[in-house]
Amino acid sequence: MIIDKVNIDLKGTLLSGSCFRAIEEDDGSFTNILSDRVVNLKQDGNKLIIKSSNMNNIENIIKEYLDLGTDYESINKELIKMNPNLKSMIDKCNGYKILNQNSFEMFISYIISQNNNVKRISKTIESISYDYGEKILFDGKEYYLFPKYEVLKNLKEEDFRKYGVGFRDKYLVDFLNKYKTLNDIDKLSTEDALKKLMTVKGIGLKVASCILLFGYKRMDVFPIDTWVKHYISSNYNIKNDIKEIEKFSKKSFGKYSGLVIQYMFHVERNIKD
DNA sequence: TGTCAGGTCCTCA
DNA sequence: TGAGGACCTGAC
Repeated sequence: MIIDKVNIDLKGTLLSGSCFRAIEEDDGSFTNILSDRVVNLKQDGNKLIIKSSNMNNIENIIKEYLDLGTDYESINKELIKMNPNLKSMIDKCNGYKILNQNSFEMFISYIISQNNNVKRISKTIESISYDYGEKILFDGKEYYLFPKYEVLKNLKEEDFRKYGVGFRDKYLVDFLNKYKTLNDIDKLSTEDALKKLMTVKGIGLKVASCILLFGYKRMDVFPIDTWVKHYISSNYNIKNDIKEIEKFSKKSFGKYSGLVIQYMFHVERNIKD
């Protein structure tokens, strides 16, 4: 299956750090585990070559996952018009997309992410999926889907500890206890959604913003982490203070702040000058 | 062997 | 109300 005429930086997008389960293969393709299937994506110029354990409705699923329906070129133009000094950074992010990922998986992944490193986050998610997720055979190998809420809801703190989540064990249990009360997040304003998410123990502003950006397609959030803090404080004349940086990005980048911040993260972490 | 990691919570002025 | 320390654990 091929999707044609696509402007995407597949590698940059999948290895951007928002997706903890993409595997880079020797042939340059990427194998990734979505909520109900395993996919292998290969970029050849402006073509995407797709293989999957389940080809049913695959074109729509990949277009949604890679956010191919959003007109990033227009958004980028608008951003540059508002902030001409963003041009050189945005030019470095041509084809970079915000992935639309499973929201339940984003909750668990980003709760685990606090004060943690990407390697260990990925390892923990893989181990939990191995024990509680559905096994999928694809291309002669075994993969494990991210477990469903109905399976994880019965786990206790000590169960999570086995996977090296450390002090985050109680946060995961608190989230699972409250998950059903969070089913209206989609309908709330971004501000109210953030407030509601932060009623869960272990979810602060950064984690809540990531969940909304990657799990609920909200671009008007401020997932400011150490990388972005570093980028903004070294490229702009802004105090290295989370409140100051949030005020600045809200004023400068408006409804696309989440996207700009991801661009900054991408440039700061993955593209060294 | 020690430090640090894509934060958050809690305590104490 | 805000500053600063504590927190699991494994990769480097």
